[in-house]
Amino acid sequence: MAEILAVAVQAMATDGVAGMSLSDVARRVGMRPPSLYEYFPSKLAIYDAVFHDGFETLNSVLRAAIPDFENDPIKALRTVHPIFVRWCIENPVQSQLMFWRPVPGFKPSPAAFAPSIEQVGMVRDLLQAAVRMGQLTEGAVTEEGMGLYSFIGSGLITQQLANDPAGGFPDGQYSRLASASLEMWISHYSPADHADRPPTARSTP
Amino acid sequence: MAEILAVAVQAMATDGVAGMSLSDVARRVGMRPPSLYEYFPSKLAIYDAVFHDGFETLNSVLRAAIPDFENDPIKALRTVHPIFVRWCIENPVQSQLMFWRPVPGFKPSPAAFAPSIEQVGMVRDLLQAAVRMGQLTEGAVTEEGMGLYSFIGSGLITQQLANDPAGGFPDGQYSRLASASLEMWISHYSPADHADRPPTARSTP
DNA sequence: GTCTATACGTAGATAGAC
DNA sequence: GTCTATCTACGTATAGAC
Repeated sequence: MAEILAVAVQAMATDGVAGMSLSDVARRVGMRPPSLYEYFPSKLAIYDAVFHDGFETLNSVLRAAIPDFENDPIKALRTVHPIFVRWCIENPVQSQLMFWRPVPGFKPSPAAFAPSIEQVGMVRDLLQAAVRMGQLTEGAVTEEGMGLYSFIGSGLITQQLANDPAGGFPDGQYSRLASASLEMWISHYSPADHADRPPTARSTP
Repeated sequence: MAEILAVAVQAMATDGVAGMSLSDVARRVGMRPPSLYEYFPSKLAIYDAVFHDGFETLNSVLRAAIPDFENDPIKALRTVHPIFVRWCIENPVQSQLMFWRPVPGFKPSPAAFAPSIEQVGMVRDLLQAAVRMGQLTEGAVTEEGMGLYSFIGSGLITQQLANDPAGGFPDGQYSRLASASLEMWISHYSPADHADRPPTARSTP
């Protein structure tokens, strides 16, 4: 199963995520197409597995980087964020499935979605710790704070993959702005920046 | 041609952008598939036209909103940004083609890409005006400033279309954060916020 | 578990009549 | 410009032998 998935990802990389065909995957693993059905009940099940394993792998990569900085959450964030961006840029097939909806008819199953929810929890815990230590304002862990954080990540990855797919990390035209965008977000929720004025008072309806 | 394109967009909305088929489009316009080749030389040419017309339409929508505020560029930006986001969320097929790469084998032609470049120019001109009037720091019109601005837009639209496609604007889970994200960006390049300290330092003024 | 054979449908695109 | 007819190819998926 792992080999089939790895080969399927390769196939998606060359023919486009939505362009993967079972015949092609079967040929690449040295099988006939019907044999694949012993391992996955349908083509969409393969997408589901790639989606699920993508988040699982990414989560373990992130988890491995966090524990070292438990007493300095912002330092952990500054360390983990580029690791997150790098993994996504270097695994464009998984990222396209995880961030976009490139395959007609494919929606991740609840089981495949679980690691994605887990990742949101990891981020929230990290930010929550930063708030407790006075490194961030409370706004950082609101829907707004988490939402804006997701924008700088998904926006960067989207732009890099769509408009400069060969750019890679950290030298791509957009990858390059990974820390700059994170610093914008941190500074927006930094206590020092907002100590003496209301957090969101400058918007015009 | 306009009717074919409109119908093709409808077809992409129901079957997925990459799932559009010429037979289906032909049926919907009351033609046989070969007749479509009188208007478009290939299926990819239809994607190219949708991509091109999407940016053209969006540009004219934005242009119509800007001139009223030429003496207050930031006010123009605060007005235009939600209009931009709204159009993208309400035209998800075009947005997916414009922001993502959902169709295997499709890359916009240089001609189709021209209006996209034009849009970047429009934004740069607006921000440049804001800088000249002292409303933004010079960093706003650098590659970094323009890049971060693109992140908050493409990130929001990506998240809204991928994870809450029924949410719409302005009530969607992510759409709702359109002004908050813009204000984060504006405040990051606001002279008052950075007048007396280096860009990434966080001491209290 | 893997295969052959095949069902069953669809696709994009072209030839050529009218 | 639109059609019928067709080409050529490929797709996912199943049946059933071994």
